[in-house]
Amino acid sequence: MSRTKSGGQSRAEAVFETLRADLIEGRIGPGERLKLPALVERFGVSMTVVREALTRLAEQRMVIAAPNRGFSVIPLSVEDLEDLTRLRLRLETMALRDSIERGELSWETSVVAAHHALDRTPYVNDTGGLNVAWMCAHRNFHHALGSGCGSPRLIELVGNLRDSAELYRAWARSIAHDYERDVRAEHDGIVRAALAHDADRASAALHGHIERTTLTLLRHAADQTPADAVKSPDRR
Amino acid sequence: MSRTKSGGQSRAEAVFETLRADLIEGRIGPGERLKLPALVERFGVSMTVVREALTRLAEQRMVIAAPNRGFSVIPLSVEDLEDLTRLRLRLETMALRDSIERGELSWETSVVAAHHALDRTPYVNDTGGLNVAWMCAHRNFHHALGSGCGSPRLIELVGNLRDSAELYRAWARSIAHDYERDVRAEHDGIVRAALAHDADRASAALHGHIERTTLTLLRHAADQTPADAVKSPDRR
DNA sequence: ATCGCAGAGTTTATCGATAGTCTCCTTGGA
DNA sequence: TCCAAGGAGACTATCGATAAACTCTGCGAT
Repeated sequence: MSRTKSGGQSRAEAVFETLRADLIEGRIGPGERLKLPALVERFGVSMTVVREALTRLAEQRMVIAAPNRGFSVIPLSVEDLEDLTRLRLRLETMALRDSIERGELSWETSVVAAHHALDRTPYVNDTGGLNVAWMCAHRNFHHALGSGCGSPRLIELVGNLRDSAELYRAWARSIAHDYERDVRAEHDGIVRAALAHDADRASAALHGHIERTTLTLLRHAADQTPADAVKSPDRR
Repeated sequence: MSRTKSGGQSRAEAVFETLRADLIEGRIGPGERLKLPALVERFGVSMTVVREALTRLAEQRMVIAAPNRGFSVIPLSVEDLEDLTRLRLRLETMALRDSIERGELSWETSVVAAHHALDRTPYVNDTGGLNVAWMCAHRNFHHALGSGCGSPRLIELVGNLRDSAELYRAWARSIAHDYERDVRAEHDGIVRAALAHDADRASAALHGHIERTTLTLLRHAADQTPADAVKSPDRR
């Protein structure tokens, strides 16, 4: 029953990962306060542990730490989404180009594998909502695309940006339906160009793919009442 | 005497910043163990506070956290330095280019100011060692160069990479003497090109500047006994 | 002489409690 | 009616203590 038995990781690590997944998969909304007592009860650990998890998330800029006022999830912001997307466009295509130029077999293999897994995972779940497994497979797919670039730091960095972007995607889940087929075709196009070692075409395809997602999100955000992005529901 | 009075920040924040400065300015060596009890005594705070600071540094990859074995400073590695430099070359010139293209007056002003400050700060201190004030001014200068790019995320990201690189510089401080004049000239060249809005020339100059620093470090590292990079002095 | 195991000492991870802050609501006065 | 001071309640930041894990050393067996 000891900590070691329950997964080989520290309690803080477990809480960190759970919270991180909650954020990425949209189970906690933007701007929401993260109150220590509630989390302590939820996870059955002491405040110290929750604090460590939140501190780490704050360092990753997924939550914000306000001195003497605790933690809250990073708020939505159109400007940040645009900034984030610009950066992702540059860095993610950079990693893809590098991967293609190096063209290692193990990289190609992992791309094919991730693409296959993604292709076979349904986009929406039974209840019509965004499928968490799809989000995960999608993330793995994008990760695989850049994983052959040979730079651990670039890989990690791109991964962090992608996770931040994932927050925005999750929070606008209602976009789920309207372009499933496009997305599939886009993924196919990226993979085909990548396997053909056509760096220009592949990165153009990836560029378009990322940009289109953000544009959809922005359009979606514009439709909603803007107040929605500001108010904090304050419930977990 | 309360926490608020002593600087307007939390204890954890203060410890974090002090340790961070110690790392960047080379007062703590690579690979060194960071034992909780010693730090607790040094800062006169409780373990919780030290842990928070270390956790944040770990999230920034300046220290590494080994489960049940505490924290230690990130170890030196030639591969990492090379990886880091490649990334810096790409991202720092990217930020500079963007800044030049936007060409805001406030950016130009801050570049001129930072350059002036750097120019007037001696490279070595009285005892012949690397001057901490110069390191700070140098960092500010590089920060200023990219500060007009318009992307908060890119600025932060480049800053983090630069700080990581600073670790390597600090740990090889003996290179202090041999090329002071070159460095001055390089800075001048970057600034001149930047103020002339010549993005190509400016980023080429910055590229050479960063690359040359790393090459010097690598040459320096090769001279030393490689064992030096591995053993951990185990003293603070 | 080497290997492995047991125990002491050291260090880390976690807890429960406390002191310090902030927020919001109430109350009294202009 | 509106504003300000004051206080209750809620929450955070920090502490000291405890339990768990690791490391190192010495001893005995092969």
